Amino acid sequence: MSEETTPSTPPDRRARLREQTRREAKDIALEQLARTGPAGISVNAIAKAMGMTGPALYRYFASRDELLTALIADAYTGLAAALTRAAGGASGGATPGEGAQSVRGARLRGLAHAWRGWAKEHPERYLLIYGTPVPGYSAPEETRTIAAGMMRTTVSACEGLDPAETAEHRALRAWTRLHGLVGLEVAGHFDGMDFDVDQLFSDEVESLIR
Amino acid sequence: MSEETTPSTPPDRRARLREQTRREAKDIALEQLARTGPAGISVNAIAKAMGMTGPALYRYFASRDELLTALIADAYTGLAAALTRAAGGASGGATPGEGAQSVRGARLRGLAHAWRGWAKEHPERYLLIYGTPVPGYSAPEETRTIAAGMMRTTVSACEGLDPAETAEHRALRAWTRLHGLVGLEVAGHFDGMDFDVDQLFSDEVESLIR
DNA sequence: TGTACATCAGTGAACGCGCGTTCACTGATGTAC
DNA sequence: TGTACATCAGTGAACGCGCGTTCACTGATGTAC
Repeated sequence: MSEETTPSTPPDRRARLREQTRREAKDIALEQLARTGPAGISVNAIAKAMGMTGPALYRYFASRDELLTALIADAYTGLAAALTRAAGGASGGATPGEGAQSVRGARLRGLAHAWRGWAKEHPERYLLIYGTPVPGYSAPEETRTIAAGMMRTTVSACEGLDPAETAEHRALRAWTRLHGLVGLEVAGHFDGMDFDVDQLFSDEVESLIR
Repeated sequence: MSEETTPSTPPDRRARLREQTRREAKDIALEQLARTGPAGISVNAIAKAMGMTGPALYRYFASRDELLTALIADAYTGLAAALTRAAGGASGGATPGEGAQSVRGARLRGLAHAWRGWAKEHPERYLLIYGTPVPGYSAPEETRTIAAGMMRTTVSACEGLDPAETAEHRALRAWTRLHGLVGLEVAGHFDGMDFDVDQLFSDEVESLIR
């Protein structure tokens, strides 16, 4: 309803509207994704949901594939941002005034909970990254770069935890353990099972710190 | 080329042929799955690959959905069988004549390596179970039963490992840790990364025994 | 062993559908003078 | 401020395609007497 950004600068108004439309299309695609799976994403259906005709979307995405690629790249960006936010701040802020003991592993702990939090907030995005790979789809360079960045963030959050193990090695274990639990949870494999997922997750996180 | 089973008993010959054709259809479906993902599985394409027309397959499966269900059920059965085989035999057989120390955790170790082995042998089947859930697909009772059985096998393989932790709890951790590594590996997330996956896996397995 | 009938496997034509994508076109929005 | 032109957003018709599924039918295989 309201114009958030300065409406007085006309030069890039069109560009801004374009970006808005792209965003809207991707958001609707994500809803579709959640409802019908990756293969159910349809250019025509997205356009229809936006109140336009199918071909119109080709002003914004060269093809269905490009749309999918954008979706995947966005997912990576989103998760990476969540991790950076969590791992960056946790060493200093959050719960101050506690002893040095509680600070130990705080960054990894923060990263871990951010990981799970993001995944539960955006299950379809998480599965877009870590679920069944899309057909003949090889990750574009961009996502590889972001994935490498996430790994660095994790490694850095693991530094100084255990002199007997390299941070790299521990980060790998963190990655696999986090995904193990979160991947199963997000895919619904815990549904109907009678145990405390939060507790199990916390235990696993602590197992990585101790 | 050769008839394996007794060709002299005519009563269930048709039934046997039927089962053979179903098998062949499912095998081809699995190839399709590997090549194009779950959504790419097409009744017509399968029939064509078998040298028959599309409608013919409806003699063997009531619908595409039933075919998919059969595929999923088979995958569960296959993994469950591999686990049972491994966890059942490992406590007594395999490498005899070694000390009691090496026997400790042998069943869980066997189960773990069987898990990964099966997954790497049948990546598309593994992802059918543990990858992105198919659209509006809720697991039929049969698969829930098999899944519960796998859990029991795992729990039993965890018994007596640590008096301070219930076997159920340890089995859950085993499940999530195994899947974490195997799921990422099978989906190709380790491709191009420079580390020893076998080593990491062994480390994780030992972390569950120790 | 031969005949009559029932069951089953597979074909080919046809259905309606939604898909991705192209193309020529209309109207609105922005730019230059 | 007004006019002339270029750019862009969106439409509607059309394309070829492969899909799941049905239906009436043919021919082969098995069963009963």
